[in-house]
Amino acid sequence: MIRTSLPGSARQRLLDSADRLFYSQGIQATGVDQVISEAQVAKATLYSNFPGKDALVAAYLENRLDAWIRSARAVDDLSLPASERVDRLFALLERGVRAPDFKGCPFTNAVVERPNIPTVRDVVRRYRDALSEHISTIAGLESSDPRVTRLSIIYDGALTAAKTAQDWQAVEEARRFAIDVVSNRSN
Amino acid sequence: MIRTSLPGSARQRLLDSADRLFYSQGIQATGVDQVISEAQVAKATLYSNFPGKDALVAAYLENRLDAWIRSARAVDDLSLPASERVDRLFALLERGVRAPDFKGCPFTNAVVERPNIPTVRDVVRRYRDALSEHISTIAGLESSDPRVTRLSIIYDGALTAAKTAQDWQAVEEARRFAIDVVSNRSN
DNA sequence: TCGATAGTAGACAGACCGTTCTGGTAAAGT
DNA sequence: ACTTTACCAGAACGGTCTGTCTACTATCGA
Repeated sequence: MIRTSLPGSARQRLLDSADRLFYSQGIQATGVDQVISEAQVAKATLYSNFPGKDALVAAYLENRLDAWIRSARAVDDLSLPASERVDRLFALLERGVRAPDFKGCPFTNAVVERPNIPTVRDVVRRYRDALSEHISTIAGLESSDPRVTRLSIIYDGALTAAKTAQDWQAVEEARRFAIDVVSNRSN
Repeated sequence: MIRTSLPGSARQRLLDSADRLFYSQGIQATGVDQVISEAQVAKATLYSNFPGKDALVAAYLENRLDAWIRSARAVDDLSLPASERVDRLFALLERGVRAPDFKGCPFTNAVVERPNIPTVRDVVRRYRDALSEHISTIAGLESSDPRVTRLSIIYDGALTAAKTAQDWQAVEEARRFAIDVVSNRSN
């Protein structure tokens, strides 16, 4: 079935190329020709694996959501106190925004680039639910606790500062801020 | 010089159309043909007033920056205590995100849609400086005070929640959050 | 009166877009 | 042996995009 010695199936190579190109260049700025060329896949193969570009975008976001949940859980440690667990999440965020290929939150970017695609909005909604749920878990708070909302706001705000102004100092401050919130400390 | 009874000069009508269309539909999704058609202006007039679409985008953002500063100052009142002045800024934000035509922060959106245009990045940087400066003014804080950064983070986070999830409850919480920060109150 | 100026409508060029289609090849299943 | 499946390269299609160009018109200042 596999003819060449290329890594992964054609579908997987498409997903890999889509992930890199959609994230680094943006969705609109990336044409399907570039995706298939980088994946070394024929155009017909793309359209036999996905109904169209929008479905590839949705799959790209699904994979980003899975990856986010996995990495958030990977840095977590159940045995630590809440403030430490929150600190680790924000340390992960800090590493992310400092990475040389950081281009902002893929979900926020996708909503801006493709606001009217239902599947996009759907994945983004699930990402936000996952973020809220993860925060309430590691912070040891009821999901209805306003501090969960506050921590999410800090997380989003730090991402915006990093994306729009490369403001890493703001991300560091967000980390301390989050600790203060979860520790009920004064500002 | 003015031939028709249309409101404003051709240049002004272009800016008005650009403002509405770029913001409501997005920059990439809005073609110059649509802008000139709505402005009832000939294509050559667009290109005699602006070097190209990118310059029109930059002018659109400049106007948005002016408008933001004006409205932020309009709701401000020097005689009020800091917490009240911050509350008013976040009340303004709350009204903004609840408006039926809210589509997110125009500057954040522009950075996502056109990351590589220097003039865009420049206006966005000035917007962020203006936000910081305004916050430090109304909160009565030194611009180096970490609470200025924290309030900016809350402002950005609320905008993200509103844009990506229509989460107005988060914007309300952001408002209370900001008051707590500026009042040195515990969370 | 006579340019200069600022505007009009619309055709056009050249590039890029997502998508479909043609025709062929290699491997796996039966 | 034969059919099906998965893939390949690339042409073709219809559409959209920015930006340029032609040709014409109305108004103003000198």
